[in-house]
Amino acid sequence: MPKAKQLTLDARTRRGIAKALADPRRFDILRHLAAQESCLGCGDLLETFPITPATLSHHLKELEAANLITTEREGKFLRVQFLRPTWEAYLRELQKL
Amino acid sequence: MPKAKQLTLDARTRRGIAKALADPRRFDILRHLAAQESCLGCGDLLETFPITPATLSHHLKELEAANLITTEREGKFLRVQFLRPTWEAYLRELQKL
DNA sequence: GTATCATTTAGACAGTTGTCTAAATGTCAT
DNA sequence: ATGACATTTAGACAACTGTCTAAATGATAC
Repeated sequence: MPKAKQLTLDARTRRGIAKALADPRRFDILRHLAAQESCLGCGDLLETFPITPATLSHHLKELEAANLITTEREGKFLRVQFLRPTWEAYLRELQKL
Repeated sequence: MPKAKQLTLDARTRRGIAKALADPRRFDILRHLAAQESCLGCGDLLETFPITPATLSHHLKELEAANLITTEREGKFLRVQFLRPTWEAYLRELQKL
């Protein structure tokens, strides 16, 4: 039976994730995304968190750079989705120590 | 049989840990400590990492504030020890999402 | 095109942080 | 007490970051 390929993180990526998680607002956004079955749009996030669109955009960029989410344009809207594989790879990494 | 009491982290603590982990140097120090059987002194850490004593002291304070390590004076020296229970509570917390 | 709505970019600002040097404190041996 | 060594504190500085406002871009409907 084929072994499931598991993402491993280099130090650079791990650092990016840690930084993304360090801001509580960003962590809350990520958690909110993780709790969804499918994608969310900015609109939902803007209703949920008291920040301006500009600030949200900034945080999404950080999360995306850390590979914790993906975003996809759908017409006017941006569909944002939690990337669980990265998250799980990060947890495995932390479990090593 | 008695159930083992497991530490749970409030949001404030979790934030403190995330912040402590966000700096790569601090993460490296923590990992180094976690890899030891017992305590380490500042001397060992200063040989291992190219930072001044003042900077090390600063980082140890952060890690201690996050409850990730404990320190204890032993004469001239400071014995530093990784606090695994906090670490494990943090991992359990992250696993929730 | 124009209007409208969603998102991004640019720029600014205040607050935080990692690091250092220099000086202070603590602890032990002589 | 003096000296030597370990650690901490104080203060400074540059770099980074979260946030905002204002303006720009993208996308759709009319």
